[in-house]
Amino acid sequence: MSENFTPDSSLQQQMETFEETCRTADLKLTHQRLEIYRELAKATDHPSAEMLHKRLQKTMPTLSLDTVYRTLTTFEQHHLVKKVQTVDSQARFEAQMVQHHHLICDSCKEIMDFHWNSFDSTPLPADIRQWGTIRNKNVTIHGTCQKCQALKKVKKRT
Amino acid sequence: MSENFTPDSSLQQQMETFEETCRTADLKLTHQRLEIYRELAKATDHPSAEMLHKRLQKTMPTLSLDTVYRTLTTFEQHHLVKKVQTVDSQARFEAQMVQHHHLICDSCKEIMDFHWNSFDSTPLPADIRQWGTIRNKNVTIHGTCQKCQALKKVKKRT
DNA sequence: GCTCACAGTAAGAATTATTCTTATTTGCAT
DNA sequence: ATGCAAATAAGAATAATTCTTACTGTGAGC
Repeated sequence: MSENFTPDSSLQQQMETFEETCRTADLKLTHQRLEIYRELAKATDHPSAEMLHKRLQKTMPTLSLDTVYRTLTTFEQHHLVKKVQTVDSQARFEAQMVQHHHLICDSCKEIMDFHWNSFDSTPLPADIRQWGTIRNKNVTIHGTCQKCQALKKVKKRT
Repeated sequence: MSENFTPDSSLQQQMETFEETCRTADLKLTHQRLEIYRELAKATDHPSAEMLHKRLQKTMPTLSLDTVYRTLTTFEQHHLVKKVQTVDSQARFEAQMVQHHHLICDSCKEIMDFHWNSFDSTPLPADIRQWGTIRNKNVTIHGTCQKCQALKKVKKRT
């Protein structure tokens, strides 16, 4: 696995930053918030609210789906998580706030992060910069991941 | 307005290509399909199904919203239109199939096309290419358009 | 350590976007 | 022109997300 896929910080470190941000933002550190954030932070597959809820129910059986949605929305407002844009109906989320880009497999819908420093430092065409104030620029790559390609080949044979 | 924002083909030309594609794909050229496609093709704001429906109801009062959704889905399957990914709940559509990128205003939600040839011809980092088969790579820029910036300034003063 | 105000939660109802069902209509090959 | 498969309209149904309400737990101030 190469440089471009390396994660940016340890979970421990990320949890501390999270708690710090909550305190500063006057967000109460509830059990639910901590667990929802931890679950999202440790996930690499950009889960939907429903997926997170399903994973957390194992250890928190009374956790409601609504709380997951509400909490994610709160986190988003405080720039602790991001909603990932997809063409599918369910929204997907990530706790990775460091500049990065996405590889999306159109077959299994998996979303993977990658870094591309040379792109990040390339200036935009001059006339685009006149459009307004630019907040960020991101690359989204669509295709079929290795795993799904392999599956397709097997299916063809049978 | 500069090179990067130039449209790619006239509406007339685009309608002819559309009709040709429908005939080849055994899609009946119904009044609804023609009008929905024309409305989307002439739009530059990447409308949602609902927005298209509203615009078309003026001339086609009995057109159902379901037909708009169903027709757009059919078009998408035949690569006549594309669903544009946004973080918002309503899907947005475009008839522009030539390679291009998007500027999204987070304030008014307007989506604008732009071209960036030097990016299009830049190869991806080698290890990304190993992820699988890449179908396309697109840049999405988020920010605030000039219009909304101007509005914000007015609001601050009052 | 205790108390209390209020932010946060669970559960279920409500809303919004999209899709399905069914009866009717229409494009187009013959 | 005729027949028929495909497409449509209307309203019902579903899926994703958000709201309402009553209850609970956090953490600031004592």
